[in-house]
Amino acid sequence: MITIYDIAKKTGYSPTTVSKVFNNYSDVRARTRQEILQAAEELGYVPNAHARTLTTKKSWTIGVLFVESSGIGIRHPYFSAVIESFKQVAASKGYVLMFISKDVGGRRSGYLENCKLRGVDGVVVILSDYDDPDLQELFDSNIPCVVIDYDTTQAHAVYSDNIEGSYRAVEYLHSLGHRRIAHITGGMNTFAGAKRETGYTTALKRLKLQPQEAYIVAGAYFSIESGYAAMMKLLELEERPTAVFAAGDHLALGAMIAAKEHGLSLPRDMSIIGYDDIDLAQYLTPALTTIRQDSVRMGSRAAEILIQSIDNDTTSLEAIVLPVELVVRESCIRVEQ
Amino acid sequence: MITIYDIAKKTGYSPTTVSKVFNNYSDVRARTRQEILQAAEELGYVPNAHARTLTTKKSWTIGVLFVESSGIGIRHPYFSAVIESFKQVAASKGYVLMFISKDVGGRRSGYLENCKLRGVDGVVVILSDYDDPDLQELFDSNIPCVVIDYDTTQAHAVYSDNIEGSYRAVEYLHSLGHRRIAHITGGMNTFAGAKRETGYTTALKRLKLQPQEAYIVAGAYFSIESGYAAMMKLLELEERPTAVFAAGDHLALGAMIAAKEHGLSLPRDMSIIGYDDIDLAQYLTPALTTIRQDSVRMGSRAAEILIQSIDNDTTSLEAIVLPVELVVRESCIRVEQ
DNA sequence: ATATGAATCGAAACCGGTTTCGAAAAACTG
DNA sequence: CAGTTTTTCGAAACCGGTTTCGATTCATAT
Repeated sequence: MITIYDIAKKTGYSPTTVSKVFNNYSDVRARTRQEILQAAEELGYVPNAHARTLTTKKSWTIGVLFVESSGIGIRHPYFSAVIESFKQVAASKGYVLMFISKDVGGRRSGYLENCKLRGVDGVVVILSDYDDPDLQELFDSNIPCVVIDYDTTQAHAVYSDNIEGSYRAVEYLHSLGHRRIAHITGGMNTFAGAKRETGYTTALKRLKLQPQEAYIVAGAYFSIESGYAAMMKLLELEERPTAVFAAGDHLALGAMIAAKEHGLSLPRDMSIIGYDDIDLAQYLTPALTTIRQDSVRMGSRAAEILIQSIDNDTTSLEAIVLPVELVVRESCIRVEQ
Repeated sequence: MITIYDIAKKTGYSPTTVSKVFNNYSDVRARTRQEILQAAEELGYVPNAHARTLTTKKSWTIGVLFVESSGIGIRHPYFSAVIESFKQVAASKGYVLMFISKDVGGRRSGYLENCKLRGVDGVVVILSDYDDPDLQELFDSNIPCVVIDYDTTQAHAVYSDNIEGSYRAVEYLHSLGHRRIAHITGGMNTFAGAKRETGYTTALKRLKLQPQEAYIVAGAYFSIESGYAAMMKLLELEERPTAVFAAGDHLALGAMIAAKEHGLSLPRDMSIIGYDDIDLAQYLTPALTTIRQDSVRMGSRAAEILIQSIDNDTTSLEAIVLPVELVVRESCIRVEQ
């Protein structure tokens, strides 16, 4: 491994001066700089990030926290899209992403401990169980955090306008003549799930529809399976809904499968609207009408906020609400009143 | 930040002894160990990975290389599943995953440089452009590498039995009575794409089917769009194939959409078989018959090999071929001869 | 009591950088 | 040309650990 000492030896300058060259200090002569740069080039010098971090206390590393309990992790298409765009702006600003696990090396450790251990400059939290005490511990520390899809006063937050999105979904179904509109939730233990349910109920209120307890059925973790199970329950109802608003595209997909298995023809026999607009939504049969969340924007905004917070060490927490968009495809149709 | 020096001061022992405790040296008395451990606990000591790495030359970090040119990155469902399982065994053995980008901080740098910079202990390469000179440079270095879905003599390799899988797919279609079997490739610049095409042609040969040039149409990057375009070409043929073997589920999906748009009823008018068995395959209409690759196994085996190679510094390169499996669903049906 | 060996501990060097501050050299001033 | 200012450079301390090797202490054997 080539070090600045090797360069110093080769050029005759001191390690100090070599270091200064790479840190753009002004007190080194142009010619000296050239010599050192050239020597570095010839020797194939690559700086040692660990050594640098040791003194500067800055690792140029951002920790990524995925939920681990459900085992979905990076696999959920929506969140992997967010991470991908997060990664791109982080990389452009010189930061690298590192997955932070809870228990590494078989030892029970917790997020904060691992973040401190690896010396990350900041953390992005995605799709997590926000009641997790390990997460609380992290928020209580002074490591800058940004959470995605969650509204908290303990960290920067980037989330889409879940209530508005849900309202749009329900209103759209209403405008198509639907009056018996059910909701498959994402599970109340998730922020987005709770918000979307709130959006659903307020929409019913505003549209003067009578809320029915049986029309709200809980999914879990936005999974296909739970969407399937939820729809099954709805299909057993004597007064079946004519439309279903699912809190996630995967839930909607599960619901569609259940409906088809039950012999329904979609969208004729039931309208279904999702939430997220994952890549596959447009390719389902029928193509899924849904509320689009801008995953790219969400990732990039989150990265920008976090990095800004790291750089400036600002204390004020930001909460960014991203607009959502109704994407009309084929899974919802007008119904006679 | 609490350091071993703080612990040394508090307990009265030297930093050396404190360090020894955490490294399980045998030359420290049980009572001393207890005192130091307790002091560490009380002070909330967390070791500094960077400092440790600086001396030990081991970072407990594994770099992850995704292709960046296509911009798919982590978003491809198959590969994100592989990474997720890779991550889990890596974490269990004490390693952490870090994304390695090519150009970080706007500076053009290359993989090897970034790997050296961050001092990763090993690298896993996924879905990459294997002609990339930057990748070559990495392979030529002495950093342990494992590549996924590629067969090379320059690194450890884990890939599924693409030729056998393709053979099974074609043979299955043949067994259903199909004789005009087309193939949508994954693009010849990918290893899996090339292998599967080879598998297809050898299958034709073995089954004594006449290969037709028009029946092989190139997709690209296993994308839905290119599957769509490829199918469109096939549909224009005067002697239309009765079955299509697509080199990836996304390609198959694109093909299905094209077929439907063209007014075909699936699977009646055309049988389609995919490759990968992504989560969604079973939820498509018709449910996609496909060749399953065991993504979980692939990720975990890759992690095991790589970590073993890091630990033992073995020189012999391993190539692991994982078996594949035909998953029969609804997208292929028997056809009259 | 003395010699011997084992157990326990710490001084010091080192890993590869950064940064402060003072010194020397060069350039400028009158 | 002496005095002053500005450039340019390097010595040394430091970041938080690890590891070697010698010193000290203790127990054991003679």
